[in-house]
Amino acid sequence: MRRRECCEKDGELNKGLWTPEEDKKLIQHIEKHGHANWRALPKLAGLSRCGKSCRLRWINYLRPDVKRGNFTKEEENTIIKLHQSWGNKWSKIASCLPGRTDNEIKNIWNIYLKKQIQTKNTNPPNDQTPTSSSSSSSSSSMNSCAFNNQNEGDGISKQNNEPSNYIDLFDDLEVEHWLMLEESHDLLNNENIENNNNNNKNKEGDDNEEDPTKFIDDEMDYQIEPEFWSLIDDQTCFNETLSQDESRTMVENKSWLAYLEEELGLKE
DNA sequence: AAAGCGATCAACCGCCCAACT
DNA sequence: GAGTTGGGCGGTTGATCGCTT
Repeated sequence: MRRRECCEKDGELNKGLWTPEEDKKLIQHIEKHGHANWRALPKLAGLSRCGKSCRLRWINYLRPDVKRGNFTKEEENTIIKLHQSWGNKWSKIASCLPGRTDNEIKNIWNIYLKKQIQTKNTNPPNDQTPTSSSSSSSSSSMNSCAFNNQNEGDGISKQNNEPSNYIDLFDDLEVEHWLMLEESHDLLNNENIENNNNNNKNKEGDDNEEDPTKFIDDEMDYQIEPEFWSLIDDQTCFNETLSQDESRTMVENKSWLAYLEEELGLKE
């Protein structure tokens, strides 16, 4: 079976960098009509572009909620940590970083973070802690990460098992919380389908077209992101949680999941 | 000043998969 | 159930920028 080309008129289509005029056309069309059908969109918008190209341009650069500019240290740390758990699942990682796209994260990883880690691995710090001094011990906490094996063979996991500073950043974090992150994400994917279905039933006349900024403008009466980062930054938060009895831990975990639920779900 | 070179990043390519027919 | 389609994803490319020589 030979699949149909995504664009029929390859010869006539523009390629390469987008011009401001093309951007304008795309934005105006999506604002007016949405993007229910990417394949048909270029024609309707008067663009000589492949539908995929339009989609990519919109998702990565033109969406109103795309965050531009340098990555913060917290974001970098989160990427490193999530990459350790999920491997090259850029879209999955991106879903945990509001406003960042998979393409951007992929780039920042390939050009910066990967090298940073490689550099650290080739110049291991003298004051290594026992927990990060060997592949087995460095994963003493991470070995319980069920999806760690995904990284095997990609060249990164090997490095991850070597002593490195970045692992130290998270040595004190309990992997269960990161597992929760993934579980909640997977869970929410399912829940969001249901929620979206319900929401769509309740919505009338908006063609199911979501405004990516709505969760900021309309629905949220609190800011998730700072609290999300504080959970990551404040390791005592985890330690305290873990020192409580199991039931209380579960309650706190649930509230944390609720934050993630809001965040991840609304990113959909 | 300009050539060389590495770094960066936007965009493309091709495969996969879920949804639809 | 099989075929088809569109959207999504990860890998890769290539244009551009900026620094060095």
